[in-house]
Amino acid sequence: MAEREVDRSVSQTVKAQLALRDQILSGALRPGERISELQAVETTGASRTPVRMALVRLEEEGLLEAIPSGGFMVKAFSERDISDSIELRGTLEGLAARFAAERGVSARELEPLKECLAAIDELLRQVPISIEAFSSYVTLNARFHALLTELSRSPPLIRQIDRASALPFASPSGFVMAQSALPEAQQILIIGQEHHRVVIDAIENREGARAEAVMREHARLAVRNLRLALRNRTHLDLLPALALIKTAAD
Amino acid sequence: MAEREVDRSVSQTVKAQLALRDQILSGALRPGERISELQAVETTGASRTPVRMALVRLEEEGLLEAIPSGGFMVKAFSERDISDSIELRGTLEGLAARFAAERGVSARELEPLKECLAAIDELLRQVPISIEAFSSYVTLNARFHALLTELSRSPPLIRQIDRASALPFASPSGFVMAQSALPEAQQILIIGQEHHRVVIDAIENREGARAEAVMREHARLAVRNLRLALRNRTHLDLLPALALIKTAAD
DNA sequence: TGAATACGTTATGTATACAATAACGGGGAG
DNA sequence: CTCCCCGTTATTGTATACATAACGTATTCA
Repeated sequence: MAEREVDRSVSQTVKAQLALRDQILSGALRPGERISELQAVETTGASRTPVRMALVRLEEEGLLEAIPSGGFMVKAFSERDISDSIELRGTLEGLAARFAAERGVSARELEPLKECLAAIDELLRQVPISIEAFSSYVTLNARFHALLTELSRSPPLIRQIDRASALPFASPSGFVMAQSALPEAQQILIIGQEHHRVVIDAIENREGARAEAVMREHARLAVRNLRLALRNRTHLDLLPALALIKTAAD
Repeated sequence: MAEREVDRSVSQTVKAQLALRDQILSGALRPGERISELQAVETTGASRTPVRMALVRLEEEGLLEAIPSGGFMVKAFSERDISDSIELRGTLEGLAARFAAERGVSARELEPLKECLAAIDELLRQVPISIEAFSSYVTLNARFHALLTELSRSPPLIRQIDRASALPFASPSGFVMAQSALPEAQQILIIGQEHHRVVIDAIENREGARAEAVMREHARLAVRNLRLALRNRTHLDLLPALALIKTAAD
């Protein structure tokens, strides 16, 4: 293979990582399936060295699992794994909110959060919400959670929350998409927005315990909704957990 | 270099990872210092490919930081980073204790925990505690925390706790060693043991909130003690955080 | 007929060669 | 004297060749 198309705008390692992640999350690679390096080389266009780096990184992200005899396989998640991951993330975000409240946050730092809040309010005014508005909601919600995390000013915590969000179903967008499958979707979004409002208020008033409690409740709500969504499996196309859920056995 | 001493009992990647971690934690590589791959190849005896894999893994562990222009440097931690990491870990362990309590644990599963507890009781009966006994304590305490984590039966949570413990100062042994520098060390160990006792009791009685609360208090105690230990910098030889603390200029 | 072993094939682990880029230093010009 | 540009050097990023271990298959012997 003499001529190889090389995209020099990003490193081969990053390119391979993105391509492989796509394949996993799109379901092209099934949970439990072994990933062949050679095959990955062909589909990603990178050579074996960057592919291997990407595989190691994806393992650390939690999308892959090392096989003892060598190589990697796509990790499979049970429904409980997924709900635990969401609750875990909520617990971490709760700690972030507590840190923000206890350590104090200036009005200027809170401003972007409030803008997010207002923008979401605007979107939710539509009944029923349009597809485009819902898409904007997903983006704004993710932004809100990211900003909130930043407010903790704690690099170790921020790092850990990022790691916990690497699993698609545990990310803020994952929450929302899972919830969108439910008939009560709009009502759920409104309750979530109420949580957002409370956490900002708690941080402003330096009520650490209240800020933490509401974020945990926020996650528990998401867990309940995910369970519901998985029960009546309707409109689950958007659910990013789907491709990773253990199929049979276990 | 024709003849290279190759230890075939473990993979070169693992060997390099262990060797580099040692170098970092022993302080041979200073925080902020760039790690040269070539140099790492010489000191570890592995070739560049496994060295690079090890570097990626150590970055994910949190011991290294990627340099935007390429390569890795030893991560530097502030005192607050360290205390946050401990509190973070305590929060995670709190969640694990809650899961264990809420999901129920059989008497048989609790048995090893109780054995740990009894063994530590035995050690603490010595006043003052001997060096050997203290060393045993460190091991037993780490075992206790690991067993408790397992009781959650939540792979995602266990995984996250393991990651949070990768930083030496955030591991159970790290807690203890930091505390050992204080004059009130023995009293502190006794209080910690009381926490251990309470969490088992709470899990047995399926009191999730109480189990969670005591583990968080356990960590907060560790944070307070770490602060004290860092204030009066006496006998800090054992403190595994030392090699990683930012020196000057935050 | 079944099981066990040996062999061949395939995939991963490792090493190294090559390419590209970023850092550093020197020299020249303003 | 200082600043900028260019060339050199060192270091990382990438590709590939080679070694080794695992798996499957076929054949043979009990």
